[in-house]
Amino acid sequence: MKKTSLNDIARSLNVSKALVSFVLNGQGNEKGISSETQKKVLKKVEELNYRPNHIARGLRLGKSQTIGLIVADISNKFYAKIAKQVEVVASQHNYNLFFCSSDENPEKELELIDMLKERRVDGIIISTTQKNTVAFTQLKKEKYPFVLIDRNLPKLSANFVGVDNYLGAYEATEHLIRNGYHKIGLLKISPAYLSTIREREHGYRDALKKNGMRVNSKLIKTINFSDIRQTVRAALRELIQPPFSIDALFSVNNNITVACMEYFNEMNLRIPQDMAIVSFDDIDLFRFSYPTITAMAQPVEEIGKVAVNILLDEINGISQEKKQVALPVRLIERRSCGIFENKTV
Amino acid sequence: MKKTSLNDIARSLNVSKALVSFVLNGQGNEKGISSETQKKVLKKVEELNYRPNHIARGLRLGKSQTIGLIVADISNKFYAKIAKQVEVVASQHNYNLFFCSSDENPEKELELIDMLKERRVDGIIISTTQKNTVAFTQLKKEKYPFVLIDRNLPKLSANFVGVDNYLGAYEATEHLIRNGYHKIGLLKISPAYLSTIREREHGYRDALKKNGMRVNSKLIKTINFSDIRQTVRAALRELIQPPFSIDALFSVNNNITVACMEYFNEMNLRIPQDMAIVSFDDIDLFRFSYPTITAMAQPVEEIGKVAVNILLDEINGISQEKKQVALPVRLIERRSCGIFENKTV
DNA sequence: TATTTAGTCTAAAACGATTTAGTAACAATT
DNA sequence: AATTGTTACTAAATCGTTTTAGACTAAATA
Repeated sequence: MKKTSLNDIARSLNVSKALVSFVLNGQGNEKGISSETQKKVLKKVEELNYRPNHIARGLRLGKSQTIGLIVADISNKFYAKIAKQVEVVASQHNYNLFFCSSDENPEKELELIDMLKERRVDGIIISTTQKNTVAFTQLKKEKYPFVLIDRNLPKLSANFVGVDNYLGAYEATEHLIRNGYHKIGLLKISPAYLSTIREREHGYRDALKKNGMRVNSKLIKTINFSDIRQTVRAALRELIQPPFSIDALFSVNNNITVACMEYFNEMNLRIPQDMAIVSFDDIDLFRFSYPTITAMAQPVEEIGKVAVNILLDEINGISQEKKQVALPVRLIERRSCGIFENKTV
Repeated sequence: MKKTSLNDIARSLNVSKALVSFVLNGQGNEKGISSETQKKVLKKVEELNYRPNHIARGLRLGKSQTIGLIVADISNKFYAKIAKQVEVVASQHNYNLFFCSSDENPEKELELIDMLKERRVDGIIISTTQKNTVAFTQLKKEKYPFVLIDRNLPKLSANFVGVDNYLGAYEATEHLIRNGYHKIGLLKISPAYLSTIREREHGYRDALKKNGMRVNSKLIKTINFSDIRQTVRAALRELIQPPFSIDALFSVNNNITVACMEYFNEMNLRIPQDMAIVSFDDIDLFRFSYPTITAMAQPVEEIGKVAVNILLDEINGISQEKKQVALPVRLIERRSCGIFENKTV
């Protein structure tokens, strides 16, 4: 059974499809369609249960009322929350979401971008895992609206919404120092070229230096995204023992932290007595784990919201200039960095 | 700058667009296009950086290569994981995902369904929050392919993929009983008409009865989805005190359980000594919380995968019969229901 | 020589909307 | 009587593909 089209309505009423289109788009009066005819049309539309074909409209208008969202890993609550917010704000503006996860795979990401372009989405929001900027310089050249979230490509100077990773890492590390820890390891994640990771490492290094401590590169380990559990294990095994014997850890994201917790648990390492830990990203788990985990929280909802707004402004030609937004982070102090009266839960 | 179209390619080579279309769709030989011409076309396509317009193709073919996914709450990890799997499997079959969250709002859900229909998605996967079946009877009438996930509408006899909620709840409750708990409360969630909730309550009731215990409806509390924290608080306050004084709790989903943990913590209630708890849904948090939480795990990935497969079979006309799949659940025993050597972490 | 066959390729319709430019009928004005 | 204006509409082009039916040329066959 075919769906009813504009044409069906028009023919069954012996009017033109232009007329039907006008009426349905609320231009009935403006175009001088008599109110009787308008009523007839509306009635027939109801009767035949007509639904406009968004695809046809999209073709004609050269606009799909759709935005594409590519996150690096949807199973990560951090991105899930952003995705939710993006969906909410977009739908408030009558846009729908093509939703994809690159799973931290740069090639898959490129395919997804191509796919979104073929589908003629009106704009793209993306947490990229690309090392170089080619895909995006191309987008810029084509004047395709997009905004990077979470991870920036500084050389590109495109729209970007994220947080101040440097400051966040600096403060997180300094928090450990102030709580009396001396040998502080860093667990970062591959791919290490991501702006977030680089900035966080930078913040960690500077915090040590500014506090008169030496940076020992051997205390910095890279975790493999595709095999977090095992690489965390290997890294910790090494760092915990002499000659390193770290007493604290700055973990660059929530997944790594969770893997650490698992290992510490197994090893019967007491936190924070034997080992302190502070994590970037704040997730529910950190409030309920034993002990609770001190973490640098990012304003996830805000990131999603701001990103959509910037994108829509560009899509609708309201603004052409590229915006770079770094939102503030906030340290949530819990029990993993020393015992104290907890201010925030 | 306009994007290059089939027409542009055709004109610049002085051939017809039909020819270009044939070549690009790999029908060059079949349609007897000389290999020279084919090469010319391919070269020009490269040169002009041509990308097919998916929208136009969709209009012509009456098919969008798109499926719609509506989950009840994307910020819930349970649905996030399903979403991820659906995306993965769909994209393996060259389908992309329109992704939406109804936020447990039945009206929003209806709007989303309408939107997806207007966008002419080829099929819909949905965890419905509808009370009655009208929206779906309509879909059936229109022969619009869809599959319900997680929550069933039994009277509808449509495609469905979920788990055996009755058995899961039965076993969870019985687990508490076997561990020596006597006054077992149930926390269910509104809207209470959802099949999952009804079946879980049913399982809880039967488990009590079969084990010679009386069911006391006063021990069954309904939690408000939109205000979980407060309603959990109120419910627990009542249940913990005389005359009820429950010693164990079966919680119908992960969000409720988390809220309970928060409250127990605050009240300094010891788990499992003062209060045991078993939860439906297994999330990371339950492995790391203190104490760890015993939970009934659902095969989330499997749900997503099976749902997509059933949907695609129907879309592609491979199967017309409606399938009802109830996947098995699995109890993950941890520490929240009594101390024992834990078998599974 | 007329007909068939094979090899290449094309014109045009169709999908379902939007939009531009214009028509037809009638009344009002000069 | 001719012009202008108003009201209520419509024809046809357009967006970018896919697909059907057939055209044209040259070689092969009857």
